[in-house]
Amino acid sequence: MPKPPTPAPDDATRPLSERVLSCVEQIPPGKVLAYSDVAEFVGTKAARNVGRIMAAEGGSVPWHRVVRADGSLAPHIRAEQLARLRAEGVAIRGERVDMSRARWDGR
DNA sequence: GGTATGACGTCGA
DNA sequence: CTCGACGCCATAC
Repeated sequence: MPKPPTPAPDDATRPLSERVLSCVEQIPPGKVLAYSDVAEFVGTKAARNVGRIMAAEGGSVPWHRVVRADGSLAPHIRAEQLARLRAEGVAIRGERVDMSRARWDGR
């Protein structure tokens, strides 16, 4: 996945948290993004930090549409998240999301 | 200024 | 394919 030198980091002055939340809000139903994807979309490389932000303020956005790069889910939320994703018709394989099909390209 | 932390990622066993 | 160790990097203290 290419990374434009000047992607769409909105305002680099704005806290990463706001950019991350905005990005997650835009994920269409039935699709998902990896933490690392969100990170790039907002112009950072800290996938871990994305998760941290979600833990803090993710309650107001479709957090269930953000999964790990390999399609697995974070332990604490995996049950609820899995249920919601299924309900939206996201491609699931076993206990993981089928990234090759459900991954949002940012269209 | 440095240290600890985590809804992550990747590679090797 | 699964599991563990190590690396990353923005935040909070």
